[in-house]
Amino acid sequence: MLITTETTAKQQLKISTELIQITYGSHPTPFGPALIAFTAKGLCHLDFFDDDSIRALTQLHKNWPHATFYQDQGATTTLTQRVFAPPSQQDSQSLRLHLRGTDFQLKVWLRLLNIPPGHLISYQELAQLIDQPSAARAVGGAVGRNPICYLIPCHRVVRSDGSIGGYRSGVARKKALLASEANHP
DNA sequence: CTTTAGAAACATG
DNA sequence: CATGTTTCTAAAG
Repeated sequence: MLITTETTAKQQLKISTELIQITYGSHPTPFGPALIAFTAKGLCHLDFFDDDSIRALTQLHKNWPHATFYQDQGATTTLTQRVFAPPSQQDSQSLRLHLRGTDFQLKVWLRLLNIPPGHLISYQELAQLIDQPSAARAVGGAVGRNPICYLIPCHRVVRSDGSIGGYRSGVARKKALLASEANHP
């Protein structure tokens, strides 16, 4: 998986995105409807929603404040199928991701990509993995802003005490995701 | 319009 | 209640 990252740390923030074009669409997935979007450099957004796709779309605009947006259902259909293809026919090798966030967020998200299916980790353990053992809560914040649900497996992060913890688009969906990978790990 | 300071908000422990 | 980071708001340059 090829990953392009972009930091929002400095003033480059605006300059770097003002010419970016984003194509998006919403599609049904095994875990409910999702908004999916990509730039020229790769998949940049994947978010489940229930009823109001507006909220999801608003979030997309927030993450890429100076981009221009085009809705194109046809263009995102294939991408969605690829992402949610059964493990047997995964070609995620060639999948490209385009991530944008603060340095801290990028660290958290990238580390999360290495957590294998079926494996659970606590917010604290994740904090330790990025060498900031006392930043468990900050990690919670970063995980909660994961721009690419499912692919960046934020659903595998749970509380230290064993309880499920939160999920931005519904704890029920978090459980469904975990149950699904418990079946075919 | 841009910068700054401070408070409030968080998918925690 | 402390933690680290981010976002929001208001005020000022």
